[in-house]
Amino acid sequence: MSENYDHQKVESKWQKFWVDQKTFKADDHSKKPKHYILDMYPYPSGAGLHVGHPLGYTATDIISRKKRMEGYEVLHPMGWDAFGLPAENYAIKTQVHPDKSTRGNIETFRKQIQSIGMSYDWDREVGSCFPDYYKWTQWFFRFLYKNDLAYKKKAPVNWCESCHTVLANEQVVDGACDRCDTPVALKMLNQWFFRVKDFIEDQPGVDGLLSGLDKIDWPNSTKIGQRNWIGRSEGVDIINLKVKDMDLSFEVYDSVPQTFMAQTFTVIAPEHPWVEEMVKGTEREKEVMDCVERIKKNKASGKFDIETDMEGVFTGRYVENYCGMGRDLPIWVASFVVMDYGTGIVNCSVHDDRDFAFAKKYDIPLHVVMLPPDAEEAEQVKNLEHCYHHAPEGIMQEPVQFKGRQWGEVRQDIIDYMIENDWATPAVNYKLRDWLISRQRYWGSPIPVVYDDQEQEYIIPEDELPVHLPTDVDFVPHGESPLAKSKKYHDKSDLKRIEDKLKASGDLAQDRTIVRRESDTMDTFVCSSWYMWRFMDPHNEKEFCSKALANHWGPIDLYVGGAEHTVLHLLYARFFCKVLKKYGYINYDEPFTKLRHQGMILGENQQKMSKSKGNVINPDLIVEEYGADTLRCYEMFMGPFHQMKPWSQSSVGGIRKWLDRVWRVLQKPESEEPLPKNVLSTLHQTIKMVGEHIDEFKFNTAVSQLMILTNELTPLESLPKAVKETYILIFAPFAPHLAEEAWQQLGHKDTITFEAWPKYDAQYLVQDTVTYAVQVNGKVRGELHTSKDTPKEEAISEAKKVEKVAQYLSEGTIKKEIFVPGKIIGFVVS
RNA sequence: GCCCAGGUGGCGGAAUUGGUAGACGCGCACGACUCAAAAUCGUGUAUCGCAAGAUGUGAGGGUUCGAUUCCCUCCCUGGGCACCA
Repeated sequence: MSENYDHQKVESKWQKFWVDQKTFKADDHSKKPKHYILDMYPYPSGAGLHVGHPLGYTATDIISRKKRMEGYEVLHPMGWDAFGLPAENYAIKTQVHPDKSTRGNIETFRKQIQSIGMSYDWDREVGSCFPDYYKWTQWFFRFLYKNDLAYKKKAPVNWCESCHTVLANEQVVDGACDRCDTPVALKMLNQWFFRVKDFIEDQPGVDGLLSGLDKIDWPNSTKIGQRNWIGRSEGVDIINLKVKDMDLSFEVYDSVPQTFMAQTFTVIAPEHPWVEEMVKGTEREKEVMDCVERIKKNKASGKFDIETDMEGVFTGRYVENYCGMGRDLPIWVASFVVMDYGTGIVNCSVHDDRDFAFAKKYDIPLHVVMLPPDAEEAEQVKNLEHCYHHAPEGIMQEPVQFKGRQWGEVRQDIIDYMIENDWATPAVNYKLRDWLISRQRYWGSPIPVVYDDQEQEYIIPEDELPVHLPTDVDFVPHGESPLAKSKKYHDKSDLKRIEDKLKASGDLAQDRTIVRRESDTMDTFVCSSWYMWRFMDPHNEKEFCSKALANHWGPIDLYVGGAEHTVLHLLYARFFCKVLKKYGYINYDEPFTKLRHQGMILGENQQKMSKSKGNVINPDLIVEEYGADTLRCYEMFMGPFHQMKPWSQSSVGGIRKWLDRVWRVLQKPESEEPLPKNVLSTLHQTIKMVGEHIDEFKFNTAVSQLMILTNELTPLESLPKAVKETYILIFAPFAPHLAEEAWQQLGHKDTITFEAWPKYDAQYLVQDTVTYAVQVNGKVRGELHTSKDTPKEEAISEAKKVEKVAQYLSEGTIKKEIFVPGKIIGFVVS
């Protein structure tokens, strides 16, 4: 039958048309208002596209297509997050070079994405593993280095003794190597860091990573996730502390200063350099250092557990006359102290669970300064039977001038009191650490740094970029970065040329020699922190992106991707944006104005899709059997966009049946006969709702509204052409192939892409008659059909006559009448 | 432990200034068409009950004429963080 919809023929026809015509090319010089819609660029894995990718891509595609119809110049690009561990691990296993496997994977991904009819501007495709891209990743490193935002420092890395390799955090599973299960050790190496912490708080002209969150349209949970990750904490530094009989003075951070009088001992991190200094030559030296070693080893094992492995040792030293109270506090080494938070030294009290447990274990004296209001419980606390933790209703006992007040309200007054006495100053601390970007790995962007014969580092000149990733590299791990052994990478004449340039610029002393390059590569998150700017100006050979285009297209109006990037990628990209704003490259300090996450798609058995579980759905097969439009509409219809939801193959078939029905409806003969009133009303209702639901990311209900319209059009003998057109237009973002074909069938020559989005007419939305639910004492007892214009009094008196209602009303007297226009008439009877 | 998100038919889900719970789809059942099947079209489908009616949105309480929706207590599921003083 000619009526049948041949999805393979139609879809390949239009996909070719769009690519040939460059339909979705974004014009840098358009007069239309711009709209930049971005998907998180995918890692082109060997497994190919999985069914989760099209979920996010279809959503942004629908919005992109609607925005074009609404008259926007839409920038909607796609590229590849192409550096990373899987390609390298694959190379170790198979000896296939990552460059080769990655290029192949990219081909596959592009073909697959095109087969779903995504409206990307393919002229802007970028890949982070290509030299014309990573040249600018290196440029960013240089830029940060020049502005003192990149620095080198000794830091621990995850080390697998059995594989002789450094592991990325993602490769450490439950404290062990994910390949051989060997417990991961911590090894100290010189590593590069970016100063992310510098941008936590506001700077002149740049909102910080914290306050910037207030002005962007992001899911609240993501904002909260970032705030928690940054972990801002306000409190005091207790100052002027001195180690008795030593020339060491220090301060400790305290975020709960209310109970400072309770503090009876001090703990220091095992890694703290003072530990050795404090015990050197004393009788406790051996015991303390043995304990320190034990703790370090324990921590490095990756199996450290706070409950069972809490350990410590007395150093023999004291804090002298703590806060002028005449008390010396014993200083202990304790396993639970975090070295790089605050000063790595902490005061402890009875009013903290962990401190209490430690003191109990080692029999350290405690001092209670706050009691629960309940007398019996207070007695237990006094007897140190359990820890009385910070509680708002706790009654303060000390300092005496605060006796009787509640812990919950006394905080600021105690802080003021401590400051007046010169015991403390206000202080802020963060959990966030600077970003460690060094990776002892091959498949990443080289770090553009060289070293001289004295191991002094030099950033290489800009005209030496890119530093090419060499191919003569042995992937089998031997315990150092793969690049270290590459001859090509450390080519003598290259190094000499750089040396000459550095000497010419005065950066390198004449008597030094450049001997090697930095052989670590950059974390792939560095590549993905700036790719959104490359899409704005992808072929620029002079800059990562021209200032004009960065300000024209940016910031990104809509960004869509998985919630697993809540902290890392999204925080780093914000950091890059803020740096660019600070140094005048762009005029905005938040890269993503609006952000949405897609939910994970589970297998039919409600479990995460995985090869081993055999529940993986291959999108290619869906496209082949049912068509790209079916895949798109099905994924949108599955459920709320952000929610996790299981696949259902029979529902996919249902969507295909619906599209067939739509096609048949569009084949109905044309007529000038106007639509029946109720169908006309549904048509306009649908225009309204589909538009609104797309804007609100409620794609599932948008699809169901389109289905409702289909259901009402199905029984009609014929349709006016204008109705068909409207129907196709609101349908087009969801099922663009079918829409283009039907549009052409109606005699249109051009793509539907730039046709105007239909407007609804409010006069058709309102039905002439309304149905009131009539309630008696809150229960529905009948219905009243009446004109929408029936006045309140008349409607109520009509309602009283409704059969069942009259019966219930007769059982008492009416106390109250409720009238909600168009919806409810209610009576309260008693 | 802390922080998020969620809990509605056989299944996915719908319903927001509190106003007829279960839209739409899947599945299932029956019917039409057919020699037959597929496809298509139509009807029905929360639970108990012959019916009238009653019950029902994780559990229990509260506010209200009326609660999936607001408040309190608790349970369960998924995700994130986890020694940050």
